[in-house]
Amino acid sequence: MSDQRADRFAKLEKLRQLGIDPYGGRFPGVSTNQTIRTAAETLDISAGQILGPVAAPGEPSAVVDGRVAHRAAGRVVLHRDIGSLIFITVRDQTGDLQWGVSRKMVESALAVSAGDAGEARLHAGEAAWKLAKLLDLGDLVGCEGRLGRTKTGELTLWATHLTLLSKCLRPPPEKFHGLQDVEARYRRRYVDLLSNVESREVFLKRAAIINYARKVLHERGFVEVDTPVLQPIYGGAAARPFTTHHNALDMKLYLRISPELYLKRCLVGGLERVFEFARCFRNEGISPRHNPEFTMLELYQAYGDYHDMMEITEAIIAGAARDVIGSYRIRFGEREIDYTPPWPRRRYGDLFAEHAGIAMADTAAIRARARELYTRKQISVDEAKADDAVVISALFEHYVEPHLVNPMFVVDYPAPLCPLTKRHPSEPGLALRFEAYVNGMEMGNAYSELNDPVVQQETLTAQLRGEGDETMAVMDEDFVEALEYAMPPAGGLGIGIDRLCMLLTGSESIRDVLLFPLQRPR
RNA sequence: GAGGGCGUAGCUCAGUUGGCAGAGCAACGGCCUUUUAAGCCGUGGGUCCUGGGUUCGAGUCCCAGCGCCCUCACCA
Repeated sequence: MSDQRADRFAKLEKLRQLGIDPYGGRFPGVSTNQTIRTAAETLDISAGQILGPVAAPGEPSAVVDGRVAHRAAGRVVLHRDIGSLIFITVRDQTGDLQWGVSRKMVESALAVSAGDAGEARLHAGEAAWKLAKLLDLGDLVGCEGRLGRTKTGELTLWATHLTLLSKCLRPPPEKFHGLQDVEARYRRRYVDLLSNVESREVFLKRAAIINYARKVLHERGFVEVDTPVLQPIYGGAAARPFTTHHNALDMKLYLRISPELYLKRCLVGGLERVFEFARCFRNEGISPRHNPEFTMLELYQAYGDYHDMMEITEAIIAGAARDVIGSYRIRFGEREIDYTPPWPRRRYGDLFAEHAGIAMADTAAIRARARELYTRKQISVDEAKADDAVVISALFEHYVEPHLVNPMFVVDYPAPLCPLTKRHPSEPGLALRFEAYVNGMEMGNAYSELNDPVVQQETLTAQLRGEGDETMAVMDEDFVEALEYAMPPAGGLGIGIDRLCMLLTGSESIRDVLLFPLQRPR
């Protein structure tokens, strides 16, 4: 055991001998630091002043009718002991607040009668003073006190009563730099969260972004559903799945790679506007933009098409930028990205011609260029082994994607890339699909959904033939049968929530927006 | 899977040409009633990621392994 940990265990005993329970209990009536700060703004507290009189201990705190006693709680992040006066900076979820503990003040405070069983006991007098002296960085503490300001004007809660809510037995990271080691931040996220305010902010923003998207969808009449994560047949994307096994049924199961085929069954059943925040799993490489499990928002709107999906995409992403982050313009790395809607719509073929310098119909020239790039190892697709659409897609990634920095809808994809999409009515080689690109990254993917069961059967069969190895999906006969009961024409959309959170929080790695990213065991 | 980088005190980091393992914060003891990463005096704290090797001598050089990060590959 480290010396510091041993010291803290020794303090546990010392506290118990003083009659202080190191693990507290219920502590009702706590105001957040944010609430206290806001309340203080409406009070005219001058430097050096401490407000009074003290409210009856145990009453819920709030500034009402001039009453100024507050209960606060949080983690000790700074502890400055000046002899008979101690300043403690206490952090809660909403921010930091300075507490002041004056020996004279706590020792003259009246003792509090014990509350309910299970309620943390507020200490006054000598016990409170000794507790304040013994506090360690990282301890969770509660207090009741009076608002004031120090000589330098710092808002301070002057404690009359103190309680220890939970003793911290390990030293927290350095108070100024926090936890910097990337591996430690991922493996022990709790330490990262408690010491790095910026990290906590990222996850609070993530929650706000998801709430915002949910609100947009509820306003449009969408219903949130939950579909299976464990699937006997996987589909809806081209990716390698994780496999597992159900013992009682003695059955092989897959963790879903996409919720798509189940959400479409919902459409058939008359759930006309559905969405799901779907945790998906893909057994593939890990990178700053790929995690084995990730969250996809997927939604379907009956009687709509991909144009409706563009409007929703803008509403969610640009709206979250504006309402959660506070601006349509957000820095990401060296760049500033402008989310102001409406975003430009550009045809896939036009972008291809513009950046690759070849018409999409000029198959010979495309193959020649692909061969050249493959030889120079600039693309990974061997044109000799790939069909036209795959080669075009590889060139598109190489030439076009890096230019798509500000949000853009790329529309009308080559049909062979989109087996679940309706064909363009006047150009059968194209599909009614868009992808939303931001910062060269694919952020959203939407279709006018294919609802012709016969065509669907054909395209899925073709896809089965096309792929050889384990990425090959098994034909989902039940899905095609569902389409035969008539699925409404619909727009469908998928948005990568983790990537959206990366962009809006300025996080350059997906692991920085995942609380507990996968790590090999140590 | 390939290449590159990193791994030193609880944390943040130095460590020169291979020559006694360092600082700040944190901890411990002492002083201090208005601090702001408080300050001052004093003290303790190391599997230098692991295992081999070279050398009189390895944190440092070599080999192997483990973990993390980045690039590439993979990847709707």
